[in-house]
Amino acid sequence: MTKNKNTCIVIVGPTAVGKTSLALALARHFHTDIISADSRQCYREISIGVAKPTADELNSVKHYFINSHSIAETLTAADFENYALSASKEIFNQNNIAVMVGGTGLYVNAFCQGLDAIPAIDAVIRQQIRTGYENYGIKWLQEAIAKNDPVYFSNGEIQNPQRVMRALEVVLSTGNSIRYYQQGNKAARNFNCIKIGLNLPKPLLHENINKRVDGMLQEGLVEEVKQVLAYRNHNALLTVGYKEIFAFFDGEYDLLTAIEKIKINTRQYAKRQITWFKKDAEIEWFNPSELQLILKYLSGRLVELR
RNA sequence: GGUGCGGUAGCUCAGUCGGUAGAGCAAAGGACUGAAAAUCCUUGUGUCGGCGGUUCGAUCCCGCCCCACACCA
Repeated sequence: MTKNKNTCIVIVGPTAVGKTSLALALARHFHTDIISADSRQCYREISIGVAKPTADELNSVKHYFINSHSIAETLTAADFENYALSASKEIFNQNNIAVMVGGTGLYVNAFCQGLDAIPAIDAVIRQQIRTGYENYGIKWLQEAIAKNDPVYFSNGEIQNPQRVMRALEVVLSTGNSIRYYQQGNKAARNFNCIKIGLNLPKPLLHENINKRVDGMLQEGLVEEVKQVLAYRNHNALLTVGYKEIFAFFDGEYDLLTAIEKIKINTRQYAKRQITWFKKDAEIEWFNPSELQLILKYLSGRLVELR
């Protein structure tokens, strides 16, 4: 393994486990900046429902990918990869250590090991596929992919409309199967990643989630959602905490039900995050209260990497 | 007190013209390479309110009781 001068400490784990405060503590300890790897905290119009760090916290430590974009924009994992790479470059100009924190596993992977390069997709083709799916459903997608990309049809997630649409737009736009591009190659990085996983026993995590959601309501979640109502169809707002309040505005159910659904959907989200991170063997797991242990582990790893 | 309608999976309910039952949601597990807080896959035994009766056999029919709701007194 080649030795790099620079290292990014990457903090991952389920929502509401305590990642933000560990990130702040580590950033202060190493006198460095934080890159968020959270697919929703980057939007400046939404704060309460995505549990952004407080204004004080944001002022005390420099954060990248927080309040950096608008909900009107459509971001992708590849956009994040580019953004985070340039942010880390900036940080490494001043410091050997950077801190990344976030619960979006795909983004963390995009940063640490890269995504396979796939050519840009023709916007017309993309739109035709979406329209086709909206009008004719998953069956139509499956027939189209069977005809145009038999390889994906035989080994892809054929029930998952998002994946099939992606595979379809790639063949139709490039003439090659998406599998032709998806080699799973790890990109060479000129920095190291040390991954710290945070987790809690399930009952405790659920308690944190419930308290956090109740807190969001007290801070004015409903008002925040009202203010972005006009953007409800944007991807950025297809988000736990927002979609349920939209439904409440629509009269689908009352506020108490909406709150209960937010809690349930957040728990399910946390579970998916844990499932994702569990299989990453590079992650060293800790309880969020174990700051001293974490620092000890980090100093050991940092010596190793020198 | 009377009448009516109910009591089936953690929740909401369907169903069995008598052969011990199934959906949605929840829950559990999993997947994941440009929507990822998204999207998708797998997993359903529960004294069918209680006690009796009829029957080869009752969750289903009959009787009594308990509970909930509605209406009448």
